[in-house]
Amino acid sequence: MSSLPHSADTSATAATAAATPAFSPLYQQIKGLILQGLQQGEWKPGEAIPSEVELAARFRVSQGTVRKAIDELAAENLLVRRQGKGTFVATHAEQQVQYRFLKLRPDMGDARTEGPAQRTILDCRRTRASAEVARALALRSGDAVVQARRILSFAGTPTILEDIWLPGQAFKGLTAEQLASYQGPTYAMLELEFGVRMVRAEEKIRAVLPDAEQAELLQVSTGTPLLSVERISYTYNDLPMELRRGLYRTDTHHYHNTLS
Amino acid sequence: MSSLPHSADTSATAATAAATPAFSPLYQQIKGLILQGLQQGEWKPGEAIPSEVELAARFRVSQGTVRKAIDELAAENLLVRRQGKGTFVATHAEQQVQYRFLKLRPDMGDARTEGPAQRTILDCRRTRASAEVARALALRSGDAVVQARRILSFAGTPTILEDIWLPGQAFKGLTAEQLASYQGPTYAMLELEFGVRMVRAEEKIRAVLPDAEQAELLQVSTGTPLLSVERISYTYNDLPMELRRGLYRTDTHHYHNTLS
DNA sequence: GAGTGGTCTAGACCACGCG
DNA sequence: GCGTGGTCTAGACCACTCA
Repeated sequence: MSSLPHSADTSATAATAAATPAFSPLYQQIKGLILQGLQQGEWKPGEAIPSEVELAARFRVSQGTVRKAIDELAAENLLVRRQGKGTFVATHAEQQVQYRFLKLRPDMGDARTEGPAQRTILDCRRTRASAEVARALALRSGDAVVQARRILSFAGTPTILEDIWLPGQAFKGLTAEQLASYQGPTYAMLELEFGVRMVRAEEKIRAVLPDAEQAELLQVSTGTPLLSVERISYTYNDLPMELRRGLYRTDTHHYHNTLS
Repeated sequence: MSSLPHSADTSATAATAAATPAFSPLYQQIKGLILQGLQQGEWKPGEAIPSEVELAARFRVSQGTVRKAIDELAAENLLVRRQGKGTFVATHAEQQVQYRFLKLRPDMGDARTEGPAQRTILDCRRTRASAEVARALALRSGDAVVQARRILSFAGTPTILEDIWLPGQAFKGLTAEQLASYQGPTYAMLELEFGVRMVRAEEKIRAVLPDAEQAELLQVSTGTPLLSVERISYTYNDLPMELRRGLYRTDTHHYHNTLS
């Protein structure tokens, strides 16, 4: 390694290379190398990566170039810089912002003073992917998946009903106990227990009415409109690793979003 | 001007300055100065700002420092860099991404192949702010506001019903004709006609049932769940300049969001 | 005080757009 | 061919953390 040519080099994988000159700046290549280290678990969530000067020496580039690569990874929430201490692999645990992917907020009050939600696991079993689930997770119909259903309650009020599907291969041995007992975000548990870090997610939101079962679980009438939130979460290589379908009560909470 | 001390200087406004040392890097001060130019209309939306070397000379700093300031403003979507051409003031018009703040997408099909929405203005009048509207727009109850109601239809299907409130002072003379006749995003029209640029917005989303009037306007039954989207849009100084309450049909569309 | 990230500079060269 | 933004370097110094 460490023979980084300063010329553009797009020999990343087997050549599907078309006629694109594909100039790629050095710092992008460095970024790719760091990303590779993250994917391969060279540095684990919460740990520090080598210092800028160290990486600069390893890759035979200037510190400024490493800096720009890290800047972008930090902007994408893959790394976290802490002045005087170092640069750390981002994690869903011990992050000041708990529940990074949950955009539901209480209508009043100081955001998260309400404390963490109470979780009730209703179901957790291994099964086979339906066509729909398979498509979302880039699997084949019939592939093994872990399916779970749970309720999140705030101040004793059931507020979120979630169905979760995870690819069975990556999450062998996931149990209802693990889902129930872990304190903190589920994504943190998946990092710790299975080494799978969710990096990004996409949500599709609709307004729906619950069926009888859903209504009962959320303790609302079947005429109560609810938010349907379908989330697909991705790990490092835009690889989908979770399908989650949530029903949110919005009588005391709302989905908050910032546009810019 | 142009006496930029290299030492930290937080004398921005009247001193509420507490005991904070408040070190402020040079590039942040430059960023503030550029922002000031944007607010004061020194460069208008769509226009180019001076080149990096020119700004560096004006502010007596190195090009790299100006660069970092511009980088941040570009990341905040206030400026747009175009290699070989210059750096431009961002605008809601002529931006490849029309409807930057509208997150509703058709369930199938190529995103915006459906073309722009048909607009129907139902109402547009000057009135006085209710307590609620006043709070959202940082006005006093009874202050003048412009209120409008309109319907957006896609492929002939009424899909969005919007009520819009704008501070009357900044939008004197806004007419229903202007709202109806302008091709393209309303925000682009507000930029052109009133020099007010919306920079950022916050949305609160709920699931609701329409009342009889709303249902009729959207051609759905009163039992059809709809997305309620309350948006407050801000101009440069985190100054709220628009309150918008939308009802979205989600039978053929969904609200799309990316988490990271 | 040593080590880390953060700022600032000055200069060289490259890619892009346009006349 | 010129001007623009984009990359890369090397070095100095500053702010923060921790032992």
